[in-house]
Amino acid sequence: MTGSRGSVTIEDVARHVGVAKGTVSRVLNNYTDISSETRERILKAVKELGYQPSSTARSLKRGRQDTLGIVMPVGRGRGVDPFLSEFIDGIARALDDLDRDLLVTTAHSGRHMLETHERLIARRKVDGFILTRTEVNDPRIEFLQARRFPFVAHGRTSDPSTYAWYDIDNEETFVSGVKHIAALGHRRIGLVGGPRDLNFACQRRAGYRRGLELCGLEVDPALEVEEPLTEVGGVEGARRLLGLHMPPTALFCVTDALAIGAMRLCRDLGLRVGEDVTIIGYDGLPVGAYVDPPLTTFSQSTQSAGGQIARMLIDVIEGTEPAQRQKLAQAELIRRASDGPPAKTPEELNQVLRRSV
Amino acid sequence: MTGSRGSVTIEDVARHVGVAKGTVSRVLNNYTDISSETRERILKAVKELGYQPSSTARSLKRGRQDTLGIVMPVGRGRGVDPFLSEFIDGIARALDDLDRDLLVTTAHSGRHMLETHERLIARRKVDGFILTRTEVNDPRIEFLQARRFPFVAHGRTSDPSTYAWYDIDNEETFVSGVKHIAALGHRRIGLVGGPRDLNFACQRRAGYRRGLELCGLEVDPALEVEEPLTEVGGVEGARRLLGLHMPPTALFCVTDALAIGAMRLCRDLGLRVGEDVTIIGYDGLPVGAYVDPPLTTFSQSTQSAGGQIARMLIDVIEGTEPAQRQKLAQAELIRRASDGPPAKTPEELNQVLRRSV
DNA sequence: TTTGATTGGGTAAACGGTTTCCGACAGGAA
DNA sequence: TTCCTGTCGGAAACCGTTTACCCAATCAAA
Repeated sequence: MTGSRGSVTIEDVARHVGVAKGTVSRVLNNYTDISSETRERILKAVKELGYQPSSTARSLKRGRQDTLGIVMPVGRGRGVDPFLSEFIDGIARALDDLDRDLLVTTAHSGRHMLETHERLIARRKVDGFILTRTEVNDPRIEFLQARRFPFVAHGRTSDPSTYAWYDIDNEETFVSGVKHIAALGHRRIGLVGGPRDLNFACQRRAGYRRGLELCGLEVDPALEVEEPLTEVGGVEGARRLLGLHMPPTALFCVTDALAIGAMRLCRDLGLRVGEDVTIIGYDGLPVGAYVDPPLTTFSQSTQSAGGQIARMLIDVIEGTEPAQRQKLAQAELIRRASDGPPAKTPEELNQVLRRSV
Repeated sequence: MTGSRGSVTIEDVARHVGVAKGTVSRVLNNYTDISSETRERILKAVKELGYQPSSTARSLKRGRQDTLGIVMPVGRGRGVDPFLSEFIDGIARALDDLDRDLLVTTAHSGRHMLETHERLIARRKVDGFILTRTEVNDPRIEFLQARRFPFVAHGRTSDPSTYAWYDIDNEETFVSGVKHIAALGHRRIGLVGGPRDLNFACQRRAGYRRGLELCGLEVDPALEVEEPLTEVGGVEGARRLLGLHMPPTALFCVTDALAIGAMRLCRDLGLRVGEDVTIIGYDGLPVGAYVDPPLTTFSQSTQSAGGQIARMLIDVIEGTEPAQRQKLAQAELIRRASDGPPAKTPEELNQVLRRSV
């Protein structure tokens, strides 16, 4: 009743019904040239025996794995993006419907990342990749394009015309964020930015600048800092900006982690966030609603992004022209309590800080 | 130079060298009966052609996938454990060394979870499973044991004697936590617990009770609440406990998310956390250091847990008796600023709250 | 020189599916 | 009856490995 390894094979089913295994295969793959009588008998046997085709054997013959790959960048010591849980959840849900699976790996350096992709391709473990944390000039994209291997990027590079991607309209979002802050009455708005090699950090900075121009405010490079995307980076960035003789009254942070760090510093300096200093983040992390005061932020649904990207990737694998699968999504403002009209002018802020430091 | 599908096969290598493909295979699998001269020539060709064996074909023949599976439980709408990112990171790093991969899926219900395991087994996509969020009576464990399919559980069930697991010594940790709080001078200590079907929640409650007894404090069921493991649950649990006529002066929360919610409620009620009310969490979430005041918590290295579990699972797959692979790890207290001697007696606390509500 | 053991490596059968090719049979038209 | 067409399903090749089995050559011992 079972194959040599203990599981039911197509051969078992065929013998049980008294047909050739090719016939069973045809039924299972919905070929039309099988009489409905035979079809019924086979389906019944399949159910009875609990037969499920071996995906390994099927893959070997078809040359397709029905598996997608994602290689997550991880920092030296600690540090995976917390957003990845949700992202993976979105992908996995979509794949569950599409009857495919997801292979997850990590890589701790750019080099390791490329090697990992190469290994997974050579060993034929996956049919395509999902790329996260896209860099301005991303070697993975060059690599995969050269190999003609399917992929979808979460976030664009400097030249996004030739491949498939899903991205948030970072620039537009930051334009609208600056407009929002300016409308509250702020005149000096600081940017706590991220590393220049991450493309979204650049897009957000560009949006920040364009927003200032549209509001008729001066673009002052002194009001822009770049920090690693952690809470510590937020503390550091806020410290540098508030230490200026004309400090900003609002800090626009490119991620929530940065914003949470910046809030921490303000508390330590005795400043009231949302009154003395406005702080806005970006990510919509759930925890943002529970810090003090609750953080105003921009949010994208990471989960839905994951699902959409998975679908796009499958299209590309099945032959759709990659450039046909590009999507720009909008983030929306979640207004909580860390923003408000400036209670102090930059000069007053400076005086207070001078006293407290 | 390449097989019909564009990638280099063992046949290509064999032809290039002028030997049979069996010979190439033997070299690659470190058989000893090949002359070193032939071996060299083959290895050289392998390198030149960039040959990597197809894991699909290899799996088919060997009956082994070199792939581990993990099915993450996810809530209805939103909500994966944020700790899963780190956990997966730990697993992936270990597997990278061991030349294996990780398949990740999600399941949104108990039923779906079982079906998913069954599908992955029947389709022969993985060699073993890592189970997370173990329940007191976990159907997955029964299921996998009946199928004789390898797995390692992260967390124990009520009867942990017959399978492989890795767990934190939850009970002992909570005993020591209660001792710590009592030593600060607290006499009424509340527990913000989790759902009863999660085993770690039960273990932590047991530790909480034993700790009270050891300190000579009364065990009062009114001081125990059970909430979903989210920030909202924390708000709710704290509200119920602080609403008692003899409210606790300390809240011991079974997770950091609960603790963060509880802190939020205290702030809203005008209570100073760490003075009027002591709050301690458990998980060591990075964000805990950035809430106000920084959260005192117990921590386990999730990443290291992932790595160890991966290794245990591989041992079990390779034939080690599961009961031989069981490990109890200790969590350690990370003292920050949300705990301290009680500034108010329960009576005073009650009066203040009566006024404010 | 014959024998027996050893070494090196070729041959071919699996592994469990999919798919191509082809033959048997039935039914309808001539 | 003969021929043609269409339907159904069997046989076998194939996907890329691993491995059991076998044979040839070499060499030491008898």
